[in-house]
Amino acid sequence: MQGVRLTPTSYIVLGLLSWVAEATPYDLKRMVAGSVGNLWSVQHAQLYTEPERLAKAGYLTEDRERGGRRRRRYAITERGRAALREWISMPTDDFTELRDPGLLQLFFGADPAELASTQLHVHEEKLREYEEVRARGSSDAPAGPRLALEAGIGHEREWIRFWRRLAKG
Amino acid sequence: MQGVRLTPTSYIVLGLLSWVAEATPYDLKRMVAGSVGNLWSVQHAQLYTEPERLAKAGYLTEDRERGGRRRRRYAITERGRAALREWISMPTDDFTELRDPGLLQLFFGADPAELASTQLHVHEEKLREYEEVRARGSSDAPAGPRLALEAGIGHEREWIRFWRRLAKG
DNA sequence: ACCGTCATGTAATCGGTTACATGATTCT
DNA sequence: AGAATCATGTAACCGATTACATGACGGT
Repeated sequence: MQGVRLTPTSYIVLGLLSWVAEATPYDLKRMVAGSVGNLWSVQHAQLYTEPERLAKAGYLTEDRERGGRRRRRYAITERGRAALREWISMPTDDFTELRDPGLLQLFFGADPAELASTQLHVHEEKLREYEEVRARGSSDAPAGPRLALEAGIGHEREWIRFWRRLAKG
Repeated sequence: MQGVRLTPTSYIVLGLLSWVAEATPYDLKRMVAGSVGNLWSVQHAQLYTEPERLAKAGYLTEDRERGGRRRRRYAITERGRAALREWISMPTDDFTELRDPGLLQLFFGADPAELASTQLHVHEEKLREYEEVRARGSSDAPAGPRLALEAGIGHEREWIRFWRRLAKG
């Protein structure tokens, strides 16, 4: 029940658990892979440690299976929901830098054309992936993920524009 | 002289030191603030620890002032230059996820219009800042930083497009 | 003189990454 | 039956953030 600092990872766990009755770390891993992971990936090891932290702080309940694998199953508590709601309702004015490794290379003098050709492939591939996700998505999908996906697509397109310009001198 | 893993932070330090004869951590801090920092910021404390690591591994020389502040002055070695060159010449196929806190909130159900209005301000401000940097930049500035700045501007514009659409339902 | 801000640095903490391991399943 | 892959978990390490401190300097 100690106070803990809630990080983006915390909110990802809380957010996912707000959608389902309960989940094991492995369930979380799969959920991340299919959704938020595109925008903010999480190492699987963290999906073991983070819920544990959150449970200790009262945001989740932890329930260990008897027998068999003795999997841990987590469920969100009212306190967890409250924390999630509060975070969501307070629009952040943070934003992330690009922090793109390729761009860093460009910054420090990498050959634009060569770098661009590599990066173009990567981003075109990613764009295709996103568009496929979008195509598969049912129309009754929640708005949040859908909009986030749109953002992802927009930025991939921007990357492609950028690198394409560099590719041809 | 041990082997160390070179991180993006390492390359930022190496890259900056490849531009000047020598620099103190504080010099590095200022250099970062005015250039790469826009794309990949570094905490000032790391500009003390990272050069130390790099020096131990032979990528930099460390030289402590006698008397006065006893500042540490670092300079890149041939080995450091080689490492930098090698990294630059090998186009990475890595890329970064958006990892945008606002987008994460949107994903988990934040009110689009409200969030958008906050985020719009932030990104418009950032764009203005970038454009100012661009305007100030001399035309003989190195290509890398200039191109990286263009990328930054492009993405800020993309963010603005995105949030603007959400701002008005 | 005093205050605020810039300059400069160290230490502790901690989230996140990497590495390591073993149990189940599925496929040939 | 054996190989490969998926499922599931723990432990150690380490880079990065946060917090803490003091010195210099310009302005009122």
